[in-house]
Amino acid sequence: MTVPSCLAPAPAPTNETELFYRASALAGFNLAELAQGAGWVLPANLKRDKGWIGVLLERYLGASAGSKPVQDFADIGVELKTIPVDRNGWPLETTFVCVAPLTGNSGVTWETSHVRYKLARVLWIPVEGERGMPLAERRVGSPLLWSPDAEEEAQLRQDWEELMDLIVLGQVEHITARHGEVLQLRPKAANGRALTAAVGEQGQPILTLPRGFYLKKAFTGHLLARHFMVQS
DNA sequence: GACTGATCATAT
DNA sequence: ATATGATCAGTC
Repeated sequence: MTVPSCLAPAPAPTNETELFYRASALAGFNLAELAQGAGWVLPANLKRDKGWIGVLLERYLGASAGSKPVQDFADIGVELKTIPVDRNGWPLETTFVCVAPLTGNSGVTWETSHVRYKLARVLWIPVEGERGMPLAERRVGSPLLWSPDAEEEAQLRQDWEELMDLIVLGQVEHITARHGEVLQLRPKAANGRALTAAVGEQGQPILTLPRGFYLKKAFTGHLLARHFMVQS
């Protein structure tokens, strides 16, 4: 295997097949090799570069850069998610989906939600992520193109509706990460001083920590396991 | 050792 | 401040 080169960001893929083919070609390489191919310097660790792997793979795969609230491959309707896994292919972290809207939610529905939009089609790329393993040695795994099946969508919908109900009813500050079976709501902020508008218990405007929707590990673990036939 | 709450970098 | 990319780390 010759080490891939990506000295300039790849062009956007034209279709899913092309995207999947590109992602498959990265499987087996470690992060030192992929960083070199991109002309990037490997950080010592991810403490101050938490999104580094995701951005590196975006470059190789031709994801549209930027901070727009759209899928990574909007033209073909695919979202890219790198997911850190242990030696058995089991997730080491929850998966961030999107920021949760805390105001202006009257009349919102699952069908038009950002969670459903982002998760409609996902290219999962597992990456070895055990903290004791040097970044340079961590290998990229085989990709998986996934859409939620009927049961998964029903679970996501139920959790989303329950969490959104609580947000609309002014209970956001009483929601913990324990709510939801597969989808949870947790802080998503630069730090504890970052505040955003929300609805209080009496319906009044309040300021609270920004929140995000995250997929719990059991959910992503099972969808990966179902495909790769590893233990679950 | 797992999990929840907290946090880091960057672009707009 | 809010969006993107996520992982860290204290506490249970």
